[in-house]
Amino acid sequence: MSSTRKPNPARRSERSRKAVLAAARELVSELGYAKVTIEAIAARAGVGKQTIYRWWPSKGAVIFDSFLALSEGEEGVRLPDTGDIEADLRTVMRATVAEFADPAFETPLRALNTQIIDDPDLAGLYREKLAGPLDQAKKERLRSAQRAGQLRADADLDLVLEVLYAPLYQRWLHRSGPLSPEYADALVDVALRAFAP
Amino acid sequence: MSSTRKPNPARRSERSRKAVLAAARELVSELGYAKVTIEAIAARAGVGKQTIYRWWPSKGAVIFDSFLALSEGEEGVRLPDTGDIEADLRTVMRATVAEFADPAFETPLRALNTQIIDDPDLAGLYREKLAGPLDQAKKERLRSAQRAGQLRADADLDLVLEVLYAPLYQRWLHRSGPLSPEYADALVDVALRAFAP
Amino acid sequence: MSSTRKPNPARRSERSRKAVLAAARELVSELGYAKVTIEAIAARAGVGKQTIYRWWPSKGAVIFDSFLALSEGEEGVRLPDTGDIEADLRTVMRATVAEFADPAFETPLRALNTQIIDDPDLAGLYREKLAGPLDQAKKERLRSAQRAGQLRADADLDLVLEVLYAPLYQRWLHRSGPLSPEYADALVDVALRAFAP
Amino acid sequence: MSSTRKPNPARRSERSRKAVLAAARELVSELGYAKVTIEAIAARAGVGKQTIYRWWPSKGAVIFDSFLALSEGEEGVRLPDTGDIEADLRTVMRATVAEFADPAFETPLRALNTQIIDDPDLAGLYREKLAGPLDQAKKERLRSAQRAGQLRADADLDLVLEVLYAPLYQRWLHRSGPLSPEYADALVDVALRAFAP
DNA sequence: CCCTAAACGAGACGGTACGTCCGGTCTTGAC
DNA sequence: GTCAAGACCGGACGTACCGTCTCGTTTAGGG
Repeated sequence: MSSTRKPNPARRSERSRKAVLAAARELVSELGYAKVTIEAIAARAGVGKQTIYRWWPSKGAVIFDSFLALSEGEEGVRLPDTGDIEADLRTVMRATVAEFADPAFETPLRALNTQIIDDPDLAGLYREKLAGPLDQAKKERLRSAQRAGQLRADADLDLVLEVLYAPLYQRWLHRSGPLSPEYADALVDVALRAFAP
Repeated sequence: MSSTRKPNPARRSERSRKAVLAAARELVSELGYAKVTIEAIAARAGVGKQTIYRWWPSKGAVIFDSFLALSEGEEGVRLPDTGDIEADLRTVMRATVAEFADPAFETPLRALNTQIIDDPDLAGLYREKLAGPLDQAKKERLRSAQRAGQLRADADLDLVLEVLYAPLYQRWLHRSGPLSPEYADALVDVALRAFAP
Repeated sequence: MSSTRKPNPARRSERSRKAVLAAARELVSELGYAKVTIEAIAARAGVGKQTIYRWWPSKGAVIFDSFLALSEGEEGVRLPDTGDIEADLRTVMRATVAEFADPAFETPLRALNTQIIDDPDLAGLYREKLAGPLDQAKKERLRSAQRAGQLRADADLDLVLEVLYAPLYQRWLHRSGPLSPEYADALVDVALRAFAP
Repeated sequence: MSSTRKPNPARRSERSRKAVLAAARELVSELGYAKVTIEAIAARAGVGKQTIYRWWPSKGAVIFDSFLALSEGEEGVRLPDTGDIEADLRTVMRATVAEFADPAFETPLRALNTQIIDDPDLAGLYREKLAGPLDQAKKERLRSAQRAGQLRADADLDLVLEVLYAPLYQRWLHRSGPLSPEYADALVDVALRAFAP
């Protein structure tokens, strides 16, 4: 019926798949999302263009996949739990601030955000595969704090996470203010005060 | 000698300028940022491509300008001040939530965000011309609340705004949760609790 | 040593061979030489591409072979010999004209010619396998006429054949004039006058 | 309505047109018709592909045009007329044989023939622009011979030309025999005998 | 009669060129 | 001198085939 003949994944070349994802990652880092072309990815990967079009529906999907592949090996992340939620949150938030400030993450991270803004499907994948697992780990730590009576028992943990991370995310995305350790601390203060028992 | 001859703005055709911005706005609404082309804008506006390249440096600049033009007429915004900061914030936040949920804003607003993520210059312009004035108005209302003893006197008002708006913004951008009046209220609660005197 | 392992013709699948040649013939008739692809031949024949590349060196060779196969069964052609060379030649030339004018021969015959123009090897094969035997039969009849004193004894029979057929061939190839029975007769007249004893 | 927007020939770049035709001629000589690509022509000519697709419908048309351009300047050809038709024909036919035997003409001439075989439109153009004028000149000389009583008065001059040239053409195209001065002479003999008064 | 090597159908692969689209520059003629 | 129009060079797009290269699956002949 349709002209869309579907390829047989069993015969897919693992070598090509990895080469494409690696090339995509490199090119995004070097040029930024907008300037990466499928032709360049194919050339860098030593792969025919058709091999890319056979397995991915769009440039965005390739590049997104290259991000997914990065965190493929990472097993269940586990956040520090010293029993002191304030100290632990400061540690984690300061680390997050440092990560956002790292120029090496800048370009690919902006590329990732550019994509999920305009593509609901990719946004869903992002939540499911990248943000989700991390959020689960964070909420696990928060639940532990709730049990320890350091956080209000009826606090909406999704909301807590948003209050902690969304301001940081927005500052980074809009470049609307400095990303300093003090800022990380300030966000922790806000959250703990708002959700204190 | 150089080819960079700068045009004389005094002779600029107002008719063309408006037609270009209107065409840009329409096309972004219809197609989304990525699918809009300069050729299409020129064709729809009944304008030569050169006329666009003469006055704008890039597609992004044209489209961004078309947003700026929208709020050109708006004089200094003034937020409600009934004396009750909680009630006023709920009003404003519920209105903001409603705006974000309006499908008519969806496409152009995502277009705008796509641009400022990748272009620091546009991001600066955005803060200066669009976000800035609105933030000033909001902070004015918060200062009034500080004077009334409803907010901690030493509260960092930029941070207050971020705690109020960034979670909402992030939910919308990532489609990571529902945008409801209850959510608006919850954010107001969080902010007021965190910055209560 | 080399990677060019030569296949064993004894194990060749007769079924595949016939299917390929039939598919080639059909496709040339339907699309013309230029638009036929090896992939299409393989698909139509229900054969893997490698099976074609294993037994033929090029698309041209396959298609040429599909012509050869047509005349495979034809045993030694024998032209009419009533004793009257003029009458016999008219008969044969009129038949040839009719054949050239038949639309069913048009496409494949032009395909055949396209190939032998650019490929000396195929041209040689053509002369040896297709044109040659027919020319021998024609020359046999001419020799009979020589013995009967109807043609100059020292006439170069290859030249006689060319004078008879080349104008017809050229008209057909270049579509430079009508192919009518009268034209056939005119060519016979010319040849007989030129090579009369 | 249609997507076929027609370009304005008045604005056509003469520089580009000439560069394309020159590049086409060179590439055909170097590679032969089949191996020439539009991309290669564009690259060699320093021209965008679209500029070719804008003005020519196909590769064949470009290459054919490059042949036409060669004979653009040539004014009315005039054949020798010493009063002796046999001597004049020998001169012309021997020259033609020499031309066909010249390797420099081989490749482009075969390219030209490949094209007109499969494309009736190009064949028509060929007859009108290239073969036609030359044939007119030849027939002029033959008419002169008729007036001088050296050729039968009622001879069909198109047929005379065919008897002279088609055998030569066919031998060259099929590589079916030697192209020698003697062969040229033989053809002249045949024609004169066939059409003698 | 089974074993095994080759030929087979299928189709993924690295490539080349296709014909189209658009970016950004340049040219023309109207105003 | 700006404008609408649009031709230009360049280059990426997504598609179609090329000829090569695995994959299992027949298949046929020699042991």
